[in-house]
Amino acid sequence: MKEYLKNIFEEAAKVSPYLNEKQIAFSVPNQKGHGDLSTNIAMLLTKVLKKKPREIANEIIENLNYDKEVIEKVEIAGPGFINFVFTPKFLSKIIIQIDKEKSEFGKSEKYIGKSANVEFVSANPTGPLTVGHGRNAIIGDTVSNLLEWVGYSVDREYYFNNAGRQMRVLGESVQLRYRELLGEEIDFTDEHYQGEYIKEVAQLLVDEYGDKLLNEKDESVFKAKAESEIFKEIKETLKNLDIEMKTFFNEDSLYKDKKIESVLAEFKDKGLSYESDNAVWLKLTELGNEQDKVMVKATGEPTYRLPDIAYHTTKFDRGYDKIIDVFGSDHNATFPDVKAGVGALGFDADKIDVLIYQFVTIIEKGKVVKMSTRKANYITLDELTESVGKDVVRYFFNMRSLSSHLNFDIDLAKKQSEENPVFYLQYAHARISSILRMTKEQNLLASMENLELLNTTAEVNLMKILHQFCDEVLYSAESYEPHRIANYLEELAASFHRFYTDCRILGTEQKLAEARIALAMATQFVIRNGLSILGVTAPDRM
RNA sequence: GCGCCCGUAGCUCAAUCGGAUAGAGCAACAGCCUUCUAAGCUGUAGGUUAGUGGUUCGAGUCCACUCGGGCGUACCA
Repeated sequence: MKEYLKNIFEEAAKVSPYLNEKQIAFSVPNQKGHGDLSTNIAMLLTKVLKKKPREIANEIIENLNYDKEVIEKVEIAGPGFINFVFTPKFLSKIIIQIDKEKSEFGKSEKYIGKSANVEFVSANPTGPLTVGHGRNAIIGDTVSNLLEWVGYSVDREYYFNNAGRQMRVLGESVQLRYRELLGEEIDFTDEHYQGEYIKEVAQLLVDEYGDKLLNEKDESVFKAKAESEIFKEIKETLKNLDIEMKTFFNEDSLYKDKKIESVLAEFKDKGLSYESDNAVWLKLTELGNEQDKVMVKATGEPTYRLPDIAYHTTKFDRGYDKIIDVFGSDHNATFPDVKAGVGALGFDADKIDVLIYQFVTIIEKGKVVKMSTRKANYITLDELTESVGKDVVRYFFNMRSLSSHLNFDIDLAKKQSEENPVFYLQYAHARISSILRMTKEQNLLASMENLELLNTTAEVNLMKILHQFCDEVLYSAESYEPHRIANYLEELAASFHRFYTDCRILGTEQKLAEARIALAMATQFVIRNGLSILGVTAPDRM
């Protein structure tokens, strides 16, 4: 629809050059009586032309050359909007297009040939993933899906470090539990990891080595075992949500490959670092940030900043066109440093897009649950997935904008799983499958021959919404807003359910029935395609 | 103190680049199944968009301030 309008406006601009003065945008009005597409161009031109908006609108319409077979009505409304109403016949062409493209419908080639790296989850292997990590995981994976839909080739990446203080404490915790299992008295403090999984790892070591590890001086054997076991579980948790990482990037490799060293040397060469109080500082103030920060501590250990910068340079080295980081709001202070750092090293920091999502407040039994991996106070992501199912988890985390501080009432999620909006969408899909089964039995098949018969309100509305899918996918991908897809699908499903109620197929005159089957099939493809972006299954029966 | 995010119906949340009468779901109430799945449809009710001021043809959206919440503000990650 937009393409058509763009073309006729381009033609009109040849006669009225002032139309090139402003960007002409067409949007879907939120009010039903305001046409199918609408533009505010006349209002934007008031300052340029020094005329009243409605006068300008009138003039624009007079110069507009359009086909009556395509556009039914053009009208000026309100303060000066120009509203376009399309003919049902034109709208119905979308069914033919969907039938042709099927599960490809909605994809765009706009970014074909481009590559993206999406880094998400990136939790250190100190314990199982919690519900808190769930939002990160789902956002990262769905944004990746969206980018793939608009042409990107996407690598999903998980960054971790197994060398820090947390991991040391983890190793010690396992070591203590190991000794405890072998009958020693231990001093297990609040600082150690309290979770049951620590004991399970210790038990594995007992099974494997017996008491041979009692003389181990440091915690490294225990840490290594804990890391591998926990990672096994994390991967399983992600798999249960249909998430598969391409790469697990260990911070350690940055040291082995001397990447850290070379970045440090480069900052020094560029005069961007200095020593003070035995620490090495990065001159972030010179790069436009608030204050200088420490890169290497007096102890000789780097802070997270240095490896983060080094890590991001490897993403550039690997040639990605787009680099995306998914972080919780607790990281919102760190990425400007990293961006400034890689920028100073000569990389185009604008290729990095940082997606900050707000934390989920977990509520259980009416109370806010503060999660802590160390204190073993958490609800694991696996528990959630098991109790409500993958589809509900994925849909729930996808249905709200990243910037919304959402509340997640665990009890409600379990109890109301039957009333979750995701079932509304899946039900629409299943209903269509059912229709197609029934009609097939009666040898009624979809036909594209008489689509102009689709002209009732319910049919026309449904076709209009089908028209919006491609734009919606593109916009959602470019703005990294998966929730728009969820909102769109709810609207589409609602429109279908109305069509289902108003427009019967069995028992209807054959040509109309065949056209309606075609519409139902088209709707089913779009629901299925949309759900697949979100990573939600589209059942044929419910 | 400073920085980022947020405050919209009883609850959970939408609202395209600043657009028209602020929309859904849940909960409440009243209807609709001898016919393709009632996990559905139709209708009613529910709002000073936290508050005050400003910018303009037009503000939930932009600016300033106030109130309230989340997260930061490390030689933790």
